[in-house]
Amino acid sequence: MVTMSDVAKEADVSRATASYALRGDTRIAEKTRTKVLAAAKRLNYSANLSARSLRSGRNGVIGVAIFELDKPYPSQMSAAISREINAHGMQAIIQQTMNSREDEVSILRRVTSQLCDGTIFSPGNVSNEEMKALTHGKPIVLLDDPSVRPVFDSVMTASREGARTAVAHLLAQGCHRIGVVGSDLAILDEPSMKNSVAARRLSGCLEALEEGKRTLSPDSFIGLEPWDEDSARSLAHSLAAQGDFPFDGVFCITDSMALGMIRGLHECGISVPRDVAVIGFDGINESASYIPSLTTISTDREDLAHKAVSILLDDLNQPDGRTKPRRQTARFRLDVRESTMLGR
Amino acid sequence: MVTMSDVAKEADVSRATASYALRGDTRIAEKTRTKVLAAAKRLNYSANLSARSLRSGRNGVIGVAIFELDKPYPSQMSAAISREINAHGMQAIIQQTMNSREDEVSILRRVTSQLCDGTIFSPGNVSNEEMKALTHGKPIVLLDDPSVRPVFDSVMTASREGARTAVAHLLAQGCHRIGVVGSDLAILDEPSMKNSVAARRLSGCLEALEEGKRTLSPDSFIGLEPWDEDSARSLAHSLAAQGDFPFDGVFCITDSMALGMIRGLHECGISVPRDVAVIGFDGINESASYIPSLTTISTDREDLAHKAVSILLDDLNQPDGRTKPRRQTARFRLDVRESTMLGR
DNA sequence: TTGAAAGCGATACCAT
DNA sequence: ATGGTATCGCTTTCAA
Repeated sequence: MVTMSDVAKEADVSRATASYALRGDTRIAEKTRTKVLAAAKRLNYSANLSARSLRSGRNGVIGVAIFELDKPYPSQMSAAISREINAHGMQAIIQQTMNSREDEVSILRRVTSQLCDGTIFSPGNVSNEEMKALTHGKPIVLLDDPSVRPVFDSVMTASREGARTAVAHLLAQGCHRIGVVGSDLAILDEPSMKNSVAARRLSGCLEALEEGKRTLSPDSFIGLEPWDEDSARSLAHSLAAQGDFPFDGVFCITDSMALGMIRGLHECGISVPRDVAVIGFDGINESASYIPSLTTISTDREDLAHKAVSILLDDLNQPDGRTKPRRQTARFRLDVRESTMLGR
Repeated sequence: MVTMSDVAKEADVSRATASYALRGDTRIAEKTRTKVLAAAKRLNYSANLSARSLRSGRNGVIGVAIFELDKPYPSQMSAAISREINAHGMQAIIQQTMNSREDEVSILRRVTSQLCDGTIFSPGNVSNEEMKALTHGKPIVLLDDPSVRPVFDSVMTASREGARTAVAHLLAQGCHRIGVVGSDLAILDEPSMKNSVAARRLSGCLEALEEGKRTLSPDSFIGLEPWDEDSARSLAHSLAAQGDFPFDGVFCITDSMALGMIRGLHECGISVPRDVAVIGFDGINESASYIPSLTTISTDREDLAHKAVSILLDDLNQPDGRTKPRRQTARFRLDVRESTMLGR
């Protein structure tokens, strides 16, 4: 293990000078700097991140913590964030929270707050207070923070506007009986859930229905747990089993659920889009190549990653700088594909 | 930031005693230990991983480095490994190599060899010698190591046996004109590629064809780069454009390519499985719910993760213990689904 | 069984 | 512009 002392010795300078030179501090003479860099290169030196982190509290590593990595949306999102971090010359390390409180706490208190300069975190089961305590003041940017009263910076998906666009699209395609899959309306009565992803998507749906002058029937909103393919697939079976399928257009509030829904309908002999139009939300890669390809509200992952990383780097550069948390929203796009091309 | 000195003070013992007590060293009296643990709990203490790592070279963090995290196979594989690591009470951090030499080197030399106790690595563009130099002797387990002369421990997917099973299945389904998508036969003539995933899968195909007494036509083996959905989709188009589709059964050496192939065929009006049977390799989650669902050689990810982590932990516990690299192979299973159910 | 003190490899203050 | 040195928080001899 070659250390900075070795480099200093090789370059015939002090450790302090070597340290400054390697980091490009301006007060070191250009000639000295070149000499040190050459020595470091010769010895194939690379700084010890633990030591650096211990002493200075910084090591150029950013943590990304997100729920299941084997699900398309979180894995594609974390991949995009990781690329963006790399583009800024820093290293990204990704961890899965498994949507478990225990894992979230352990990630924040151990790895994140000790090995990383900052964190991009998709919160699930920890409160703002706990996060405050666990991160020891290190910068953190939340993804889709559901807080009613935000404490941390965050980047949101355009849930309300996106959902509104989705339902408006179904209406424009001529759907009359629209179903929404993911959550029931009760969530809107729960003040603490006001900013949850589910509530924001639902309220977008209501807006679109209102604009389209449609009366809303509470049982068109179907809660589902968990938000995954299998749940949606089962739901398709139970809806189909009731006789006539109750909807001619379905908005599933995540793409995974939409694909599960299509698959379930297929198993029941109901064809998308011939019999029912289906639209999703997220824009996972799989949606483009499914059969039928899925119309979806596609979150611009590069934009989201860019915004999250920018905010984090900004926090990193002005410690204790700001008091008011920033909240930005990622761009989205309606990707019209086969699943909503009703044969009329 | 509460440190061990704080805990020691609170418990009225020395720092050394606190350190031993917290780690459960047996020479500390049970009573003292309880006292220290209580103090730590009271102060909500948690050890600084950088400091621990700097001093002892160990911090309970395992690195996992794999290519694109937004592709189903690597993301699902790393999720499984991460879970397995957590099950052993350690933390996993995941990084993407992006299949780029530069990223691989930077991950190994910086994060992995400095912040982690050991690494599970999916090699792409670095040689064994480089890895030896970059990891500074820290344990490493490779995934699908292509080395002809292995230097590190590794866990392999059952490429040869799996591919053989896949082609045998197509034969059993009555296919007469079998195509293999992923690599052409030239790779088998390249000694250095002998143990590559492509070569091993191809040789499995040849075995099955031989057993089935089929003559092999070199142009039934089609190289593709990169191994992804889009490439396979394009290939389907160009094959279909030649007039009669040349195959009645296609083995794509990854599931992603198989799904792309099915989608491409669909776009050309060729139906799977009615017109062509398609089988994949990997067992990604998406294969089960595609329309049609995909028959595949499914690598047992839990088994692979278990084997990789076991080997790594073993290495960790007996430093410089062994000289001969171990090479294990993960279990696999043929999952027969709709895509090979020929309507005959 | 416990404690004192050295040291892991860097950084950053303070001198020079 | 450069160097000496204390220090980050922890582990680990070595003594007591």
